[in-house]
Amino acid sequence: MPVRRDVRRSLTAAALDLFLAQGFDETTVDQIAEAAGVARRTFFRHFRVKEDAIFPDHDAMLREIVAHLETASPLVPPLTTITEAALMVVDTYAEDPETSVKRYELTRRVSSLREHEIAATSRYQRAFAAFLNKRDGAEEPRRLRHEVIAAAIVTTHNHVLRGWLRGGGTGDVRTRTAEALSGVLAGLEPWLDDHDRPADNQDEVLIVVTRRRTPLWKIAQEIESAR
Amino acid sequence: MPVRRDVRRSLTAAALDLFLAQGFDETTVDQIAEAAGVARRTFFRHFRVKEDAIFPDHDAMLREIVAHLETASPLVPPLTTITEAALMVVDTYAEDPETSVKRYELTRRVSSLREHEIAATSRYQRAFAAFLNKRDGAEEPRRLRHEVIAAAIVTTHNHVLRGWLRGGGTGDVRTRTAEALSGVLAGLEPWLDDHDRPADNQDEVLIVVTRRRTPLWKIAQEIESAR
DNA sequence: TCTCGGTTGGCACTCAGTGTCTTATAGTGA
DNA sequence: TCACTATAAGACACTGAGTGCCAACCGAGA
Repeated sequence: MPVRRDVRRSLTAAALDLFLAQGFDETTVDQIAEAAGVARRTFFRHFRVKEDAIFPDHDAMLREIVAHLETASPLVPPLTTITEAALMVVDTYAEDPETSVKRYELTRRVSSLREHEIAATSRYQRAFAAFLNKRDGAEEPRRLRHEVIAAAIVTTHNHVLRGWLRGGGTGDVRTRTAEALSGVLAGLEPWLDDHDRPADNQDEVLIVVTRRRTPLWKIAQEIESAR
Repeated sequence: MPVRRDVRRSLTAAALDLFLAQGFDETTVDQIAEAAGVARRTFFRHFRVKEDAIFPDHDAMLREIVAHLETASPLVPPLTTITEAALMVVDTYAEDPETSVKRYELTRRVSSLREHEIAATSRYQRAFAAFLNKRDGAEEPRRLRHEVIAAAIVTTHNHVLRGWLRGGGTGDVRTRTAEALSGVLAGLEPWLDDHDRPADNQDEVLIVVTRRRTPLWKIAQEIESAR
């Protein structure tokens, strides 16, 4: 009988095996629970819906991502922070390539799993756009561009990840993703920045007086709070 | 008792009213069927799942979109064709603003409806990317860019549409969407085109001989088939 | 040994979605 | 006008996902 804390893990393993062996729709939660040596009711204590069983914990991941965005230094360019966040997601897939590939095979075939995953990635996208709005302003011309940038990042991330999974999960996804992201963002950044800087208070001057050895982050805070 | 052909319409109306009045989860398919004066089984002959009841027919719309892409003249720039397709979608929303606004209110509140809609829009996105691959090549640097462009178009479309719906569905969405799309695409098109034209057969020459009065589309076919 | 908080099991219940057979209806041709 | 046919609708039973509720269990501490 499995130890308490491993119930979730064994449920995931059982679900993945059964789904691959006999199909998603053809597998009942009863069967998964039985294979994991657990009651049916217990399954639904660990997963909201049947689809959740095989995915990495997207809820927890999203919380980590949001935390990363919220605690990011204002000295780091926002697109860098988002890139870091995207790489965090990649890393969780890269942790266990074999499982990731199996999961990919399933999501390719089962539409309800596919939709489930699309919904998950769209939540990352929302978080990224919201972060850009907070950092660079949410006035209307920018707002749209921030959404487009967020979509571009998520799309790029997914594109590289899918390629890696299709290839059996070999090679360095992290580096590949980082390169693809920097390529795309290099192309999009000028478009984001150049065309619509709000001309409102361009001629306002901000003067910061500080001691010579004040740490940079403190000066940044000063500037941040002054506008 | 409603005439046969209006069953679908009356089911949609009943579903929308009931969902708004007492909530999505709190409404059973039995209630919807009863309100529409129809048997429960009939509901599932018109809609695959409960969520489908309030959406415009995304399946039919997607088929129209795909048909539009497939029958588009190769003389028209692909991004123009996709823009037209996106505007077709907007038009269906603009046809009945009141219903569209109600639907939006619901999707804002009910997560399963939200996910359903996200899945639908992602299918459009796939279709757009596939179309770009077919028209402009699917070799790897481009492939990613096509996906990003498709994501940008869908994101822009959704952004304008959501704004219109939030504003109660007044004003000309079509024009607003067209303007936003042309703005975004103007920014992205150079990035798409300039950086990665395959240098392979740049110096190959194609000579087309034809009669003076041959219609343009025939010449285009000629050129298309010659490479 | 008792108790307390958290995890699991067991059970009953609702309701979404499907398969299947029967019935009604609209359209078509004679 | 009538019979015929394809298609839409009804009736009914059945599976399985997801939930609510209560009892049993387990480990930790007093």
